Amino acid sequence: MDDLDRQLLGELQRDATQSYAALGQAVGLSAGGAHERVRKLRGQGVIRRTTIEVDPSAVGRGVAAFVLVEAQAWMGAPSVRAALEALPEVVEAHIIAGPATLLVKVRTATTEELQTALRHLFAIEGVSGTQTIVVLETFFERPLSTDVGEG
Amino acid sequence: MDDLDRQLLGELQRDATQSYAALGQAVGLSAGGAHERVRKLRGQGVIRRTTIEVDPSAVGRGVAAFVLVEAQAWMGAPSVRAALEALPEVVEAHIIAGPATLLVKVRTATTEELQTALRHLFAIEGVSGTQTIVVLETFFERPLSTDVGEG
DNA sequence: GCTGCCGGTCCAGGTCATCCACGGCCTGAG
DNA sequence: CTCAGGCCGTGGATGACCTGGACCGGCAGC
Repeated sequence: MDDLDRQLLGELQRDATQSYAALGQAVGLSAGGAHERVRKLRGQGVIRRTTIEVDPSAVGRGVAAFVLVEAQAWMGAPSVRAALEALPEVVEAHIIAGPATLLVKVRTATTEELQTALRHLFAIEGVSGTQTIVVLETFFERPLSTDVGEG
Repeated sequence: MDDLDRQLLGELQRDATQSYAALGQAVGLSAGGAHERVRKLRGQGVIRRTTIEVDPSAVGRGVAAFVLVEAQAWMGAPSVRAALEALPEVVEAHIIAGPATLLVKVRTATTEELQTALRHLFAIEGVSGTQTIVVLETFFERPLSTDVGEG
């Protein structure tokens, strides 16, 4: 995991369709060398998968909201996780420290569907309340920078 | 944008490296037909780009947090957006309705760096306070479901 | 029923991924 | 210093794949 690998990750995040020849040229490597490094990054699990970014509004997911879920029970159980995964509107779920125990990101077509999603969240065992933060405008959602931080 | 398109989107989200032959077989189409539909979806902007998912901890971004930013000024200005984009730790930024005006998602290597990121957020014009929600465990972060909602 | 059009299938040419052998560089031991 | 060993990148060969075009069937409008 050196600087060349990070450059490769950045290039692939930007455009994963480019050829290994172009990829190698971008970082100063032959096509074969670039291919070998990318293969290893996949093997190590650094690259989890190759995927596409879809326009949310084009597939009926134009409304976004973050929901803070308050609970009277421990929410780290696998059953809770499974219940959240079963809801297609839920795109992220995190156990958090702070005013609530669970934070989920929800995407729906309309605010009416958002309400339906909230009802489904309430139906999960132990949930005692929710606080919903509706997104008015998304500035950006981007892949993580592969630059080194301070260390 | 019919059901076949949605199936193609789902397949590509799952694995964008598969051949058009495999893609066509998955949805009951020839390779050429699948290619033509995917080409159109790209042209329409439904498919924004092809990218890779990177393991956050492998690139020094193992710590995640959501920050509610309180402000005394209007935060929708392009200058605010630019200031947020300039911070590599900020992976998402949204204008929200609710207890604050801005919600940003931050990823850093350590909690010390998280503190640095908060200092940078405070440096943005008009910011009067922050409330940080630290992620203890991420259940999942997944692509949006391409199933049709209610409508 | 005829005609034009949209979409799918099939095919061909050129590009690209993928594997392998060769060679240079760094490292550690004698 | 010298030499052996391993790691990594390079270059070439081959086979698969992308990609565009020609052909064909179904559907709508006249």
